[in-house]
Amino acid sequence: MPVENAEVARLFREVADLLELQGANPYRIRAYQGAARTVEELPQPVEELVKQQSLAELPGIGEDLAGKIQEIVNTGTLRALGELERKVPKGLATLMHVRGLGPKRARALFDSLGVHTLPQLDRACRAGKVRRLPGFGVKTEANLLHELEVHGAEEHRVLRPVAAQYGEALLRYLRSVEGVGRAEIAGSYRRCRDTVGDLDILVTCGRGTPVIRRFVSYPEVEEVLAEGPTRSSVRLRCGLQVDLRVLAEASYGAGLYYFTGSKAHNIAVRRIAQKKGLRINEYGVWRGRRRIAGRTEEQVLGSVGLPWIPPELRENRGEIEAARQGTLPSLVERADIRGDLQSHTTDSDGRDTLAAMAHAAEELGYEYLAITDHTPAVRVAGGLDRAGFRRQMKRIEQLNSRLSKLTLLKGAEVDIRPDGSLDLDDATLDALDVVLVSVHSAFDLAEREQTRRVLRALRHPSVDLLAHPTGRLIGRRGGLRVDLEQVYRTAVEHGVLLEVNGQPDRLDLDDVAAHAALACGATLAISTDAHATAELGFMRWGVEQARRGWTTKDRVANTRPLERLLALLHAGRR
DNA sequence: GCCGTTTTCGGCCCGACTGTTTTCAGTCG
Repeated sequence: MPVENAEVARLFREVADLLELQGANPYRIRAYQGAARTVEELPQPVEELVKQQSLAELPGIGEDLAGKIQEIVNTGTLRALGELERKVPKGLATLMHVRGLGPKRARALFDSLGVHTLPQLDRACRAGKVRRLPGFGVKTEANLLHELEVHGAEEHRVLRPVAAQYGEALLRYLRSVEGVGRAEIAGSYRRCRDTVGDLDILVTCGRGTPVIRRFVSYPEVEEVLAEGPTRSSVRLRCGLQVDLRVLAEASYGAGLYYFTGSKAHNIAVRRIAQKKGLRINEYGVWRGRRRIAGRTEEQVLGSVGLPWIPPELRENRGEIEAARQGTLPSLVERADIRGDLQSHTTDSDGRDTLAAMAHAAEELGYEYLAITDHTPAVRVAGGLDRAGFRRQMKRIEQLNSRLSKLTLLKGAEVDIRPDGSLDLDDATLDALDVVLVSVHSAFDLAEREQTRRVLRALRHPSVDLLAHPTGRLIGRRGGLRVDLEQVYRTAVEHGVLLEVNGQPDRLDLDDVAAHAALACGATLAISTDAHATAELGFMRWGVEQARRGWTTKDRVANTRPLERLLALLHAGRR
């Protein structure tokens, strides 16, 4: 049984939690947390690095952690973790993640009251025992009880468009407050992550502007978590936490940079600053007590000798090195996109008609839209058979003769059967302009079979594009067990495009995978998989995810004009 | 536990808010 990277990360995070509860060296704890993240974001299975003996080349992984990773891969467990678990009661780590508790207080609860589970904590609070502990009080006890009722210890992240809805509305509200200058959302939202845990909003305003008061009295606010002169946190009724920070104009760039993160990126850049005798905080870049930068992000990064780095890249995944060397990619933009290569109509499971989809695409200024309805095997989608596709092709031709700016491409999203064969006959495939293939069943095949299945489909001469390559659904289903590197290489070899699917719960390939695919030489297609006219707007999410994967315009097929796109598809079929 | 253009030892990013305290620890981001 192969050990997933996520499993290694999980075990390391457990070690970090337990070390924290023991009051261990904070930097040792951070080393485990950092290693967890590094392993989690590796584009290839960590097992491969174990075989190549190249683990210690990873940043933040030295001899010791490399050995522990090797142990996990070989045995599935980690002895050091077992030893820690004997010293710290299980469950205390869960307790530690309740808002308001940290390692110290969780530990105190256990040492004095024997509390090590959430129900025990609940009972102890209700019995008024917690308030008597040193460092606790009546208010802390009440807050804990409240936290347990509302949220427990689980972190919940929302999909990016959901965060966008609430965040953009709140921004409009804040901008309407008199005296407020700039207002922007920073944090992982600005970095365009696929999910958002909380929103960080920054504003500038004149002295005496009651922006914090107005913020906490926003109608959607359910609960005020903190309220100070420059900072406040609230929880909205939808459950989303929002932090507001008030900045002076002179430090706006520094604040924006600081609160955009990521944490790992910030730490790495501050380390560079430190070597230059500088200090970076949210108010600026400082040499001693003198502020040498802060008004703009360009100034802040410039002060440590770096060019501005797009927020999407700030994950400490090589962007700082690239910035130093002047090799940052020029990322693809929404405006570069000339058409959409996956869409559905009422002929299968779409909610809008062929004509409606065409007009909506024209409205967006597209040159082309591929109509790619499902094939029969996807029963829930009411897929078309060969006769159905023939009829649709005729209607597309008729529509094309009436459309002036847009060309509809005759396509299909062909189901890849479990044996790797395609769910549509070769003659029909040949007649189509663009053939997408994708997996909609048998998600649980073992890696060998799943890989064989997908590779067989990619080798079919008519296939142009692999749609939602991993099949993941954010928060609901992990990706297929498939050897992605082989998929990328085979796609390159056979001229098959790899999709970055813009559906907010797919975003598949994701950022890390897209980056890995590009490294293998792949060409991507960013498409929306729209099942209604409004979903053509999902292009925004797809482009963002591609940008997070370091994608440039020339590596995206649908930034090409129609003629060049068709040439590319045609070349791939040989 | 990691790491090296000050270092193989001694550093490791930084500040705000809360609630408990009478000057600060703990938590959070």
